[in-house]
Amino acid sequence: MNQTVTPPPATPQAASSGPGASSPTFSPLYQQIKALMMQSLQSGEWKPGELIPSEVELALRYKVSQGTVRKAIDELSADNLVVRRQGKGTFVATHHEARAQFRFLKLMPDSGDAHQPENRIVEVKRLRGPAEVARVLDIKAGDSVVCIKRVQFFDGVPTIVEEIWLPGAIFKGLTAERLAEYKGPMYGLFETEFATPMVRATEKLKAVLVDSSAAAHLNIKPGTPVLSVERVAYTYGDRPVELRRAIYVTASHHYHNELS
Amino acid sequence: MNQTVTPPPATPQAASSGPGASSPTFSPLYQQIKALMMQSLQSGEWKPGELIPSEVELALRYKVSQGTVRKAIDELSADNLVVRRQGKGTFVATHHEARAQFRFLKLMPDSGDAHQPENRIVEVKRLRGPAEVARVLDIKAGDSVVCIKRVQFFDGVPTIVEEIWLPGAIFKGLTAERLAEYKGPMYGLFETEFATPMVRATEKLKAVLVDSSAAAHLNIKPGTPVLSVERVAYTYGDRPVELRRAIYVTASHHYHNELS
DNA sequence: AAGTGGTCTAGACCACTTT
DNA sequence: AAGTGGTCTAGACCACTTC
Repeated sequence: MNQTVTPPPATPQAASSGPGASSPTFSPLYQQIKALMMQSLQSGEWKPGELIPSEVELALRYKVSQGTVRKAIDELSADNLVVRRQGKGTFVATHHEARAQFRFLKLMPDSGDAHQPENRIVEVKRLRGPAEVARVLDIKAGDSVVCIKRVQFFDGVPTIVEEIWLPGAIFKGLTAERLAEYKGPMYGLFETEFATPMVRATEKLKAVLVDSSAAAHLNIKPGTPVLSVERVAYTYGDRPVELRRAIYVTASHHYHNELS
Repeated sequence: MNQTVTPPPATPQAASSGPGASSPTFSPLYQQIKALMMQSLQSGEWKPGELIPSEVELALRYKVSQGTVRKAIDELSADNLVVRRQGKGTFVATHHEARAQFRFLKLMPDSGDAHQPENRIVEVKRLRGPAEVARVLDIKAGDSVVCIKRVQFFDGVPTIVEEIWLPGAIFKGLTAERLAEYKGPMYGLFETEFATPMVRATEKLKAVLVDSSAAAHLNIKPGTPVLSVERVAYTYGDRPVELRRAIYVTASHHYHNELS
């Protein structure tokens, strides 16, 4: 007699009768709840920044105990998909706060605190995706992609050049003007305008010598050693939605990492 | 009427009577339990690899409910201090398994899987700590420190050179022979022979040009761009116990990082 | 005062491992 | 069968925020 929770306004099996679980396609109740809640996030029922229903409401909706809902939310919170605020409620995570910037940008000044970097969009173009980019973004080679080239300034000094590749199908109305006028982290724009929040990312770092093009943008001598950072970012459902190739100048900054 | 748990064989206040907590020096009960358990880890009462008492035993010992002990262990587990094994028990985390190697070593081959790297100890010396090293290790300048220089080989190719600085007071009997004869991750040796498990670490990465000394050890041309990795590792109580300055060759390897 | 998340308990049963 | 961690419930009270 397994417990299986079915979509929101439907009927779960043997919820209030007995605890535990077993048999076909077993998974703990709280995992099922978590999956349902992730659907609500993915479908846009609950949007970034919004308040989600309270724990008691959710317990009623899913016909489980509050403790089970709590455990589901605990995991969503650990995954950075939601944020709890005591006394207020649980909110869908966003990238709008200035501090959220540094969740994915790990470049820090060697001394002192990190100020908010400034951006300059160099160009935005739409083209048919090169095979390699398409492979990473999990789309067909030749499908439309958006390519953004920009420079980031730390305290007025050009420090990062990057090329950002996005699937054209998702980022339809994305233009240079739209990017230029938007204030705050780029990922903030992505989640509000294109309904695709970045949930996690992987990076590959190498030390290389700058090429002449990047050197010109960064105002450094060709042949300077720089950090090459290739990032792949994912949304809900672990779908890759961004490939970013960046060059970081590490003369007076460093890539900071916490291991645990 | 706050709940305060006192050391193991002592008497807590108002434990089985009422839940909740408040008033002077407030902290949740499970946090107090966690702190007590960390003392047991730190003091060596529970050594790496060993089985710790079961949840029910701990609940009796601390005079709290099993659920409260569980929550304390949940956090210790999340902090990688302890590992749960269903049906068997909870064990103190170790660095002995080969796979544990890559918790702190994030260098991966560009293609294919990571084999176990081989080490060659170049030299081990004891000296009076340079001011900068002493500052990082939180000891007095001039105090004894151990400096280990070694090269790591990936598939026979020299890929990492590093200088490892350790407080002499803790690593008393550490010799080149001891290091050379030890099999497995160096951190495994540290925790079994010197009772100092590495719990977390921070790293600062920069792209630099190899100096001639490192180039010779790595068998690459002077002036090649390489990754400079400076690591500070911490034991229980966030005490720094290692400063490691490494050079990674990233021609056919990369530093892999997961952001979330 | 009412609502929200956070803590704590007590008891039940399940899944896994060992004896 | 016995012991361990893992899940689930129901109910109580606490801490924080808002009305």
